[in-house]
Amino acid sequence: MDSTCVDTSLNLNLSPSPTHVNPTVAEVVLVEELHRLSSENKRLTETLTHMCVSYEALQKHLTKLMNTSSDCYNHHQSRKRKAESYENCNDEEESLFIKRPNNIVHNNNNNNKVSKVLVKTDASDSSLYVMDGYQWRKYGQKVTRDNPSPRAYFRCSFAPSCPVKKKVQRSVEDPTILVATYEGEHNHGRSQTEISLVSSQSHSSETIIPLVSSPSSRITSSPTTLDLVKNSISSVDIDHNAQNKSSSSSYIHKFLVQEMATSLTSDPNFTAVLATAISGKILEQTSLEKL
DNA sequence: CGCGTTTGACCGGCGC
DNA sequence: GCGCCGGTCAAACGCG
Repeated sequence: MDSTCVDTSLNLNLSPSPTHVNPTVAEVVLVEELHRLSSENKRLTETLTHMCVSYEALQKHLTKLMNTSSDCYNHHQSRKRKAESYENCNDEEESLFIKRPNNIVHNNNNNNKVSKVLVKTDASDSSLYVMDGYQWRKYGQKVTRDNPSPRAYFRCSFAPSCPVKKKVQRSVEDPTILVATYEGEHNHGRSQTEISLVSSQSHSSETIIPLVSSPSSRITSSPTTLDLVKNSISSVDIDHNAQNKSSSSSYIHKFLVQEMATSLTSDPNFTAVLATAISGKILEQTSLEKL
């Protein structure tokens, strides 16, 4: 993510007008408040920019670490049942997935579309829930042979009309990473409550699924909450479209901007101050025109 | 009381 | 044919 990713600065042209020589006390207070908010906004912008840079560096570091550990993982693969093979449709694609773990892998070889999504979670978060915009009903949990952590089985809440299933299990190498395997395609839209989370993605590749791990880390509309760590998203389609890291970065960029916009616009204080500032400017302009 | 989750039992495919 | 293992079922349970 480039350091210029977000520009949230407010340029309200606060310099005093030469024709407006006798401001009232209220106007002075308002201007001071606007100056204060402007500087605070600038400081927050700088902080966010710094966070963006740090986040990108961490993301690169994680990818490098995962690439290193994935070679070992290949050797730990025990016998593969044929039933599993459709998920890892061929060696080439599986190796791609293992070498590039921060990806979604799709198998379009048949109508029953299978995709994998990796979701970074908090280390203290032991749940197996992945908030992806759809409602799921858990119907089973099983400890599998090749992984000490249990695998949870989910069906879409709209079943049986919607045939989609998903399996969620923690990664063997990194227990903080949830591996969600989706089978099939939804024949309905996302639930209304989650649409705000994913609306920024609706125009991009349909295979990129924004994810939030566990209900506890769900993005809220709180004006001060922008949890950039918990919601780190691993979502690049490396299927036949060959999306690359830059698209992931671009996606996260868009996602952050969207979240910032949501956070700011949902803050009543921010909107009130903004409305006051704008109306003040309009009134000032009107009074200037009258003179 | 209804709905969702948990969890042990069961089923079926696969390898030996 | 037998045993292993992943996937599913369904009764029990918990929560609002």
